[in-house]
Amino acid sequence: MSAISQSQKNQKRQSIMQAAYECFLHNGIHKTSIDEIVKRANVAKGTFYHYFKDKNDVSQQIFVSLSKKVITNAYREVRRQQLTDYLDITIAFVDSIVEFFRRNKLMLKLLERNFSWPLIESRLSQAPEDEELREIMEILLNNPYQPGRSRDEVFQILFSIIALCGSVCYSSIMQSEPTDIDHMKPVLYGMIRKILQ
Amino acid sequence: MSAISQSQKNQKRQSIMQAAYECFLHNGIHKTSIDEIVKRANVAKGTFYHYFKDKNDVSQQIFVSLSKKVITNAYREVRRQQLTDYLDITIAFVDSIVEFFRRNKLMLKLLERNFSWPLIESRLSQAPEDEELREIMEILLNNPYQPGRSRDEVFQILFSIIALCGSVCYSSIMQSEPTDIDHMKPVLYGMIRKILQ
Amino acid sequence: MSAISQSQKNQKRQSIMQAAYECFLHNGIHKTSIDEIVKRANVAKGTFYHYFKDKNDVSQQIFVSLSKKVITNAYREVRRQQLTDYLDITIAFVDSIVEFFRRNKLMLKLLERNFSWPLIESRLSQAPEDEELREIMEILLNNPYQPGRSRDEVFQILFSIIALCGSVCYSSIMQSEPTDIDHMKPVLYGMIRKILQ
Amino acid sequence: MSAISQSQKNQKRQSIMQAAYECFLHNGIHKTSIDEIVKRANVAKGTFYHYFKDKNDVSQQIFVSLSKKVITNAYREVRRQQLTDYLDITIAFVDSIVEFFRRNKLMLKLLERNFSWPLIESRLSQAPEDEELREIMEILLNNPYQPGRSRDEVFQILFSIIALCGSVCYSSIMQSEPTDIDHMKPVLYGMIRKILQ
DNA sequence: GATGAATGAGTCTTCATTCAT
DNA sequence: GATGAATGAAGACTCATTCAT
Repeated sequence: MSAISQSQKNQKRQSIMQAAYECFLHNGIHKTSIDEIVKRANVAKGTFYHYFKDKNDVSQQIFVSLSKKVITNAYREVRRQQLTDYLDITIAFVDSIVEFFRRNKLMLKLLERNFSWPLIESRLSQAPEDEELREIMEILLNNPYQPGRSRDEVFQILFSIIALCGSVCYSSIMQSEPTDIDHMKPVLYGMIRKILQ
Repeated sequence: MSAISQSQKNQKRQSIMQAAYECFLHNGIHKTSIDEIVKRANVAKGTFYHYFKDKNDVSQQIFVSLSKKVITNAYREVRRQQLTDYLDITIAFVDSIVEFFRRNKLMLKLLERNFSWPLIESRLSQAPEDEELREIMEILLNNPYQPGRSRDEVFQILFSIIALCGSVCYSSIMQSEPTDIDHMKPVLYGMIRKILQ
Repeated sequence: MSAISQSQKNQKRQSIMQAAYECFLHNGIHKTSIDEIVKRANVAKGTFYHYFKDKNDVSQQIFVSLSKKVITNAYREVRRQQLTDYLDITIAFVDSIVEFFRRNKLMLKLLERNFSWPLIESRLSQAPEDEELREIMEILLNNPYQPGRSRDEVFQILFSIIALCGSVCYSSIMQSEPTDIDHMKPVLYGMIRKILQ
Repeated sequence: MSAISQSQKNQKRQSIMQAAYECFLHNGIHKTSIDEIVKRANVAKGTFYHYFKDKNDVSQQIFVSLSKKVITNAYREVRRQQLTDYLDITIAFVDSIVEFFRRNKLMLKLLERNFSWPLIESRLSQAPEDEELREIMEILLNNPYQPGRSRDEVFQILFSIIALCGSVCYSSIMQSEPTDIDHMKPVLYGMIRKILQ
């Protein structure tokens, strides 16, 4: 089986995922029917069920795929910047996520406020990107500014920051509440710096 | 304590709201049909449409009713404690919300992470409880620890704290992630104190 | 609520049952779709589900209704004949069933060979016709020709005779196997007389 | 003992039949899909259509194969016992069928009550086992206790007895109605003896 | 106001069958 | 021969909404 036939095999699968992603963005997961997805993907309905159990199955897989993207992307951004200070690294990481959401409003719409750390963690735990994830985790969990804190405590704080970030992104980017993301960024990052110091 | 308290007139209307609330808690808003609601409320289907436009209408009204409760309840708690320090008042306010959610897990399930300030504000703007809300807002927006900040900035921070609170409550109370709410409370309040100082 | 509006209420229900019965006869239960039934009944699909859980539900109700008919009809036939001898009564009872099936080939098609006593018994146990059923049971279970047999034994024999009757009817009426019912009747009744003597 | 014994060639064909048999037993013919069959048989869907026209085709072939087994098995049992009396032979024949069904409840489930003589006869008419069948027919049709009866009449009685046997087996073995097969056997054989004498 | 029978469009899901590889 | 991806018609079931009583 050649690499070409292999990719051809998953062509339909890919087009279904892409179509589903687009439908979800336009109408929300809930208001999207299998019918719309297969019509947009130009495949038969049966083909959908050949590759996915149901609508939830596709959305989960899209979700995993997107989450991987956000985190991996953020990690690479931060590494590229060759920062040395812990606070700078963390802010850069958060900023990378914020910017990703700003550029992918529609993904934010899908995730709503539910972009939290354990989700990502559990989803990615068996993925090959794990190595990259573990690296950034190692860096983020070693806060030299708070040497007395246990690793667990630091994780809980980090978790909360990610949750804060997701929630603020959703409100400010999607609804400009309490103001737009450009004005919220300094406020958010100021809060994070205070928390971590 | 009935989840939805209101005047005694319109008994049918009340029983529909109560039934809807219970159905939403059991199966989620989405998986609840008008049929289930009217059966639980022991009214005819047509009666539902006398009082509400559609399912979304009931859920919105329940939402408003619940949000009012959380905020009003928190306000009264704080006032009862006769605290004087700004940080203590804010923490007490947040704690009151956290405790409310802990006692009303199911309401938290409904709100998910979407318990944010503007939601409450816009919903309550014409309500008679407004007076109480304005009072607590006045107190919370006058942070003596950060005299240089504009009122808008303080509101944005406060907004973020409420969002953080909602998100952490959801994760820790509903999913014990990253740990249970009892362990998260000191972490959360520590973060809030740092942010506000 | 007048008797007329009452009957009007069940008008749709009745037309669905009638349509289902006809469809089942033409194509068999299995090859009949809900769509066909509602089209024949000239009602909306939802109306079907308003009155019945699913296709099986209608078929069960038709079944019960038909079974009641067979038994009640047989009982009345026998009573009308004012017979005195046990064998004559039993044969008359069986003959009434056979004749019913002969006139209602299509019902026989539905029942296939599954026309057995306990089925009828359990189905009718709470019905008002019970009284009639109990009367004929009393007569049939008191076989003066076999005084030594226990009531259980007599019931088992009677049960077997009914089963034999159903199976032979199906073969001879529907498939003329091994010959037609007119030729099978003396053979069948001869066998039954021998069994009971 | 594999339920479907045949030559070793066409291994795929055999594994499909075996898989189909197992699926039919578990879920009934109707609720079994080609998909399930080919998955259990570990062959591709296309392979199924190489060997069989459709699901009905397999089930027919399995049916024939099973029916042959019952009859041939009964014949050999009876011959092995070297009985001389007509009644003993007939009862032994019936008993062999009953015992077969008792050991193969699942086959009984497939046949339901439809185990009657003409079915077997027509199905087997061109089979090589015919010779054995004709032998046993010859014996069973020569009832010395009823010398006056025509051959047709005797066949009709025999046919009825087989039908009675199938029906009673189904009720008592599958549903223990009116009682279990062990208690029904003497009742059944008693009835048969009376019929044939 | 209150009822609940009736509607029928909309959705999910299954499955026998085909066919290019 | 063997494969299994792809098809799409067909069927079951739901449910918001209307309306005559």
